[in-house]
Amino acid sequence: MYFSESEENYIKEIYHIQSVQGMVSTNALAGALGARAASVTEMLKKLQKKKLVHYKPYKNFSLTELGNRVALEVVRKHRLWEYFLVHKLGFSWHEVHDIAEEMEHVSSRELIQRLDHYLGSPAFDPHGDPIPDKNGKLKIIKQNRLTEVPLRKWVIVNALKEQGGHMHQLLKHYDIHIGTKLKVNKKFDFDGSLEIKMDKQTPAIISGEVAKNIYCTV
Amino acid sequence: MYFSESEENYIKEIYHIQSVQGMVSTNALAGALGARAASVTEMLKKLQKKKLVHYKPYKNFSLTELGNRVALEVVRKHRLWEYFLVHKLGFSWHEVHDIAEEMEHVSSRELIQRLDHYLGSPAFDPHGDPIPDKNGKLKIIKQNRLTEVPLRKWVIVNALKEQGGHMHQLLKHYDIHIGTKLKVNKKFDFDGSLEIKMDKQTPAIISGEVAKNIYCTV
DNA sequence: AATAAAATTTAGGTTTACCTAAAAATTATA
DNA sequence: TATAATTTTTAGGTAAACCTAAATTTTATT
Repeated sequence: MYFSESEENYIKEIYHIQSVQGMVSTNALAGALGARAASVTEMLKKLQKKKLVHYKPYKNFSLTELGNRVALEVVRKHRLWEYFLVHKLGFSWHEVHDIAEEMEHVSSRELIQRLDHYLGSPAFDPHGDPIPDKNGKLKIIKQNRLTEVPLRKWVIVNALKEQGGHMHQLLKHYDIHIGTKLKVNKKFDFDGSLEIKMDKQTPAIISGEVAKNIYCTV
Repeated sequence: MYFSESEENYIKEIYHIQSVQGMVSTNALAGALGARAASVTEMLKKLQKKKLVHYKPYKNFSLTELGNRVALEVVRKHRLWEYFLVHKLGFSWHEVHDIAEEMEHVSSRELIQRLDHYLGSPAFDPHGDPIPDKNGKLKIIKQNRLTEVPLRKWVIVNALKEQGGHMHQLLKHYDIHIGTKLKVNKKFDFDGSLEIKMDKQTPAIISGEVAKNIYCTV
C-alpha cells in the first residue's frame, strides 16, 4: 500500500500527539502540522477510508493498528536518518530534524534495513528518543525531567529536546550532552533555576527553561 | 530559489538528453519522463519563466546556464547517493538507481557537502558516470564501447549501463565489473558477439547486446 | 436549560502536475 | 509546392493538498 508524503506526515503527527494525549483533536493536529482545521478534516476522511484512523465526525480520533504500524515505520526512518546524520556525517543533534524530515519519505524498505544494519541497529536517536526496530518495538527508558529529579543524586542525561530555539548553544557551553553524568545540588524556587554539579567541574547554575528540556536516568 | 521535485526531474532529464543530442524535443522529453507531450509543453513554460530553459514554441529547446547549474546539482546528488548506497550500504550497482532517484530531491546543501566529504569526494558513481564536483565540474574520461575497441589490446572496464534488464546477472557470471582488465580477441560480424579474454581466465563469448553496454578505457 | 463560545465540518476556491482530444504549426513526401 | 504526416500546442478536465468563509455541532457558561 502506498502513502503520500502528506499522508505520512499526518500519520506521524497523529502518532506523536497520541503518544502524549491519547486522543487527537482536529485543531491540535492542525496546529502541529501548520495546516488549517479544514485541511485536517479532509485528510482525516482520506485516512479513514484507508483504515489508518478511527474517526467519527466532530469527535477526537486515533490511529488504527495499521495506522500505528505505518507511523512507527516513518518514525523509524526519521530517527535512523538522524542517527546517520550525526554519527556518520558529523552534524550536531540540533541540526538534523529538518533534513531527516525529508529523508524519512524515501520509500525503499531494503534501504532502511541496510541503513539500520550499517549503523549497528541503534536503539536511540541523537535526541535520546527510541528508534523502533523492524517490528515497531521501542526500547522504552524512563526520561525524567531534570527539574523533577531527586536532589544530590547522580543522574545521566539521556535525552535533549530542543524547541527550535538556541538551547544547544547553552548546552554546548556547559558541555552537557547525552551521557553526561551530573547531579542537582539545589533548586531555586524563585525562578526555577537549578545548581548542578558535573564531574570535575565547579557547580553551575542553569535556568528552569533549559532544565525542562534535559531528561535523565536516575 | 526553490524547485519542485517535478521541476528537478524535468531539468535533469533535459540535461541528459541534451548531453547526447544537443537540443531537446518535446516528444523526446515526454518519452524519457513517461509523460505526455502536453504536460511537457506546460512545464516548459514554467521553466522558461524561471529562466531555466531557452524555449520558443514549436522549436527544440535547451537548458540555460542556470538550468545547467541546477541540473548538475541534481546529478551530483543522485550520483553521490548511488555511491553511498553501493559503497556504504552494500547494494549492487544495478539496484540503486530508483532509490537515488528519490534521495536526489532532499534539499540540504550542507548534507551533500558532508556526504561528499564522508565518501571521500568520489569522481565516479558505481555505473562509471562522473560525479559533478561542488562547482559542477565533471571529470571526463573517454568511455569507449567494448564493441568499438581495437582488437587484442588490453582495456579496463570503466562503465556499465544497465537498461533495466538483467544484464548484471550475466556480468556477475563473467565477473565483469568496473576495473576489470580484458581484451577483445575476435568480433563475430554475424551476430555482433565478441570473444573476450580476461586475466587468468579462458576466453569467453559475450553477445553484442551486452558488449554494447560495457564501456572501457583503452 | 438556554445561550454563548469553541471546535469542527462543509462549500467553494486555488495551485501543481498530470491527462485527453482537438487545433495549429512544422516537416516530409508525392 | 501542395498535401500528408508528424510534432507541438491549446483547451478543457482531474486529483491531491492546500486555503477562506460560512454553517453546523459540541462544549462551556450563566
